[in-house]
Amino acid sequence: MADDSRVFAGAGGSTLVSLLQNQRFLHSSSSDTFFLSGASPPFMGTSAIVSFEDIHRGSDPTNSFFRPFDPDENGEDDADEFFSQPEKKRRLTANQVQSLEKSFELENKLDPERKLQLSKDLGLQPRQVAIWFQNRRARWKTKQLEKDYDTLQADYNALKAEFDSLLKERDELKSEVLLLKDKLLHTEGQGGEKPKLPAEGEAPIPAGKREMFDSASESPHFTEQSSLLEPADSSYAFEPDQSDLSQDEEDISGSKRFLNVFPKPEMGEYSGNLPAFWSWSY
DNA sequence: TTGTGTTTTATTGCCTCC
DNA sequence: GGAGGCAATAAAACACAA
Repeated sequence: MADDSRVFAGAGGSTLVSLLQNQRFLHSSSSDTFFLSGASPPFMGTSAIVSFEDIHRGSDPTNSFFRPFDPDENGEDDADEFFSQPEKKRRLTANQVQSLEKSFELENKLDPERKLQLSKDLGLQPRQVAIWFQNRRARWKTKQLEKDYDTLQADYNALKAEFDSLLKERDELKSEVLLLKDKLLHTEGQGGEKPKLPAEGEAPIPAGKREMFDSASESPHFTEQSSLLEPADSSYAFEPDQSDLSQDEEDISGSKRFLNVFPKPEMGEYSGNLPAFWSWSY
C-alpha cells in the first residue's frame, strides 16, 4: 500500500467523516481536543485520531479536517484496503519523528503550550504528541538503564582485575617467604651457621626481622610466626558463593598479621628494591 | 511467503500533585 | 477531582531469516 497518510491528506469535505462515523474507522478515548489543521501539513496520524463526539460536536464542516478519499491519487487497491481495514495504526512520518526528537532533546517533558504548538506544526493530535513523548521517555529510560548497567559492569571488571592482580602478587610474595624459610632451615640443619643477609638479587630481609638473622639460636621465632604467613583462607571475593563479609574481614586481618611479621621499613633502610606491597598504605 | 522477533503507537489503570 | 506521569500491556507495523 502506498503512503497511508495520503488517505487523510489535507482538508476538505465531510463525506469521509460520515463514512468513518458509520464504520467506526476512527475513535479516541482521549481527553484532548480534536485538532483541526488549517495549514498544509498532511495528516499523518494513526487511526485513533478523532473522537466521534468531536466529530459530532463538529467543528465547521466546511473546515473539515478530511477530504474525500481520492482513488486516482491512492490507487484502487489502496482504496479497497483502506475501506476494508478499520482502525489501522499509522506510523508517524520521518519528518514528524525528527521534529519530535528535536523537541525531546530540548526538553523531555511537554508543557501544554508546547504540546499544542507541536501538534499544530506537525498536524497531529495533541494527544498523539503527548503519547509520543510518553513513549519516548520510556525508551530513554530503558536506554539509560542499559548504559548504567554497562558502566557498573565495567567498574566491576576493573575492580576484579585489580583484585586478581593483588591476589597474584600476594601468592608470589608468599612463595618467596617460603623459599627463604626453607633456606633458613636448611642452613640451620647444616650446623647452625648464622644465616647470612640475602645476596644481591635475592629478596631483602625486612627490618623487623633482621635480628633473627643476627641470632641463630632464636630462629624458632621465625618458624613459629611463619604459620601466620599462611593465607587466612582461600576465599575469593568475586566468587558468588563465597563473598561472605566475615571471610573478607578474616582475609584482611590475615594480611595485617602478614604485615606485622614484615613491618613496613623506614625510609632509606634498604638500598635494594622493596616489594610492591611495602608501598601500600595500611 | 510465512513465521518470528522487534519497534512503534496507543490504551488502561494507578499514583501523585495542585 | 482533574491533569499529567508512569508501568504494563495490546496490537499494528516492520524487519528479516528460512
